[in-house]
Amino acid sequence: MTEAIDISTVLRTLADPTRRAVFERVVGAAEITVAELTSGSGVTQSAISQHLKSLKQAGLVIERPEGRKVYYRARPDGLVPLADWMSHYSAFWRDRFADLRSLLKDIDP
Amino acid sequence: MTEAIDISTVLRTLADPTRRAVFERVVGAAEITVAELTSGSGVTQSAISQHLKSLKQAGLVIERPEGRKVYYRARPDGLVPLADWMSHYSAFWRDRFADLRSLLKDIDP
DNA sequence: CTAATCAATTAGTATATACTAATACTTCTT
DNA sequence: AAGAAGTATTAGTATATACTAATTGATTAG
Repeated sequence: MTEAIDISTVLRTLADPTRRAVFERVVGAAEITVAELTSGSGVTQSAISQHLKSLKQAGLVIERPEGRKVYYRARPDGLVPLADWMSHYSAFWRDRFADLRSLLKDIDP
Repeated sequence: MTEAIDISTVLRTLADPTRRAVFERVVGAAEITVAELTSGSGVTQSAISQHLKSLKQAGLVIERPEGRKVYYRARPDGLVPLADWMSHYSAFWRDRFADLRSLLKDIDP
């Protein structure tokens, strides 16, 4: 059973543009090394490693060491906390759609 | 036409637990004042006002001043940037959130 | 008019964080 | 074995941010 990861952690981790770009490259590449992620990133290898550590702790990526290289890939259910949080509020909006609409109509005729 | 809001801004704004709690209360209450949001929040009115300012700038809430009170409510398509981002980077999420995205976009304030 | 109420803003502070540079650790190559 | 290559970690720094206290501005009540 996978450990439940705080939605705050997921949001905070993805909020940084550099780190999110790393995540997006990981998602797009299926498997990718730290060196590949560093090249063209605009930051140092150190920064990339630190971002990968954050992403790993947020449950968004997993690593596969192979020799002196480490391959990273996206964790399939890494976005589940975010999906759950969003679907919760979308359901709420769907339920309140009529009320919201009439409310807005009253405010802004 | 509504201005496009950076996904980083939305994520960063929702990442803070206190501010996200404010947003959730706004969503749940349809309309709510600053004083009501302050009560039971655990922080000062100043902090609440500052969080509301952030939420407003992130496109997540809108305000309706009435006398000396200011009523806040959730901006219906505030989460669209987040839904778009999620659907863009994974076919899995695109399928799962296609409905959410169109729902949010159809609700026009 | 005066005082109270509601919200926003400002200034100041403490903590978090994103980064680089330097270094350590491991694995591969020769 | 020695060095190179790939990655992680540490220390230090600069910036961002979440908060309180105090104040300001505006509206309502007595």
